[in-house]
Amino acid sequence: MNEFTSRIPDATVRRLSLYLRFLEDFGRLGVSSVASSALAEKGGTTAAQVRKDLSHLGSYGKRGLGYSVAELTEVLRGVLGLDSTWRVALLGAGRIGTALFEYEPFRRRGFHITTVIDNDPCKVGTRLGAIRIRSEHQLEAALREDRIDLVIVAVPASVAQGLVDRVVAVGIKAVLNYAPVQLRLPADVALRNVSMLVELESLSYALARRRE
Amino acid sequence: MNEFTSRIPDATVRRLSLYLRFLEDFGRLGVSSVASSALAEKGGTTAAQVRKDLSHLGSYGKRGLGYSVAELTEVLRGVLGLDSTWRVALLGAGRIGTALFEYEPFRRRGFHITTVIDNDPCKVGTRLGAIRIRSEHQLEAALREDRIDLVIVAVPASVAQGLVDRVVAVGIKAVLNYAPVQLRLPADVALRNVSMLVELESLSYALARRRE
DNA sequence: TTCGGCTTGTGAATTCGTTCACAAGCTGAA
DNA sequence: TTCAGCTTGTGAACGAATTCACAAGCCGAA
Repeated sequence: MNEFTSRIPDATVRRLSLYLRFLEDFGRLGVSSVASSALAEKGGTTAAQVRKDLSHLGSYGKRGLGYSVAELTEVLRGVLGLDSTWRVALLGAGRIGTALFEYEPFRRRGFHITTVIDNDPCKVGTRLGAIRIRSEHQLEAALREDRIDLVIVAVPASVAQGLVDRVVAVGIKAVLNYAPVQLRLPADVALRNVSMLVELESLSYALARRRE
Repeated sequence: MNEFTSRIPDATVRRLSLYLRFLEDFGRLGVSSVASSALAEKGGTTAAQVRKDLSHLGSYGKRGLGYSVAELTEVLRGVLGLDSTWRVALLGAGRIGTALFEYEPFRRRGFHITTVIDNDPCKVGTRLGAIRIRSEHQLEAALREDRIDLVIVAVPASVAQGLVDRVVAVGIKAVLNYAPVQLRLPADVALRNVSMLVELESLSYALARRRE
């Protein structure tokens, strides 16, 4: 099993992302090797799950010892594509867009927001950090000039699909959507939705069930 | 099958939340009945999936016709616990906290943020909208006085666990976590994590795979 | 009333993900 | 070197979620 022949299931990829965070914590603490059980404990899962997940990457553990923190950190970075930087465009400089823009961990992980688009004429031309906000009309030009890899959508639901269609037409292959709308796009474009409402409502369901 | 005897799988609950949004859209458009295939099309899933999901609620469809938009909207609201309001406390009035506070759809769905806590002395006492920001020291008192049902965590990872322990001790049973840390809490407390990093990194994985 | 065209609800089949359980292998001590 | 104590990697068993496929049922037209 290795990263070239098999695709890793989505649920596993998400956990790998967590394991990487834990490994970095361990690294900072000076720990040089961890057992699957230690990662499981941090992640709220089981040791077997951790080992199965890691087995998708190849065989990096040492029996009797565990995994080298430094080595596994490197491997995970590589597999997750975090060994280079990604150029990111932010669509929408409202409340959520701005909060995302200033979220430090993105940059630390190699996601560089180099482009910000907003259709509010009052905002166009002003700066967000060091980035000049550009108009929606310049979308295609901006994406090409800045060689964008990935787009974050943080605009109102009503305009999201229209913008994304244009983004896809330019050849972007990854979209992170914060708009509360189900985007429709070609199968070869990777899409993740972050929906605050869905999460809250599933909590609401849990609370409502308790009352019965 | 009904909502009293069987618990609905988590994946289904999340989709129900989407269906509800679609139904509200249809309602606004004046549509009075929808087929499972219409909901599937909007949600990017299959008609069979929609019917299976809805079958958890009981039998509200009419063969040959579909589902009554008004009726199903009401049923979904009830099942998801959106027929009453929930009292929500926001921990952390930083960038993300503020953006969440001002996110209109929350209020529209019956989630009322009545309490805001921050440990920055400069912020305590100032207002966010109509809410006075209270100090971390008042956490327990505030949660009780305001009869909070649900807590949103939007504080730095380093302090999140400590705060949540106190929240749980007061008897809160639902937590929505935006801090990039895996919270540990009793099994009877419902927890949802929203991690921007996990989502971005899974997109990064998708992009990295394309390059091979 | 009868028929044709749709659409639901749901067992059965399938696919996908998790957990189990254990042989294989590393390390350090004696 | 041998042995005891851990821990990995992975088939096999299990369980959960999705998809298939079709009988049952509703509606409107003739």
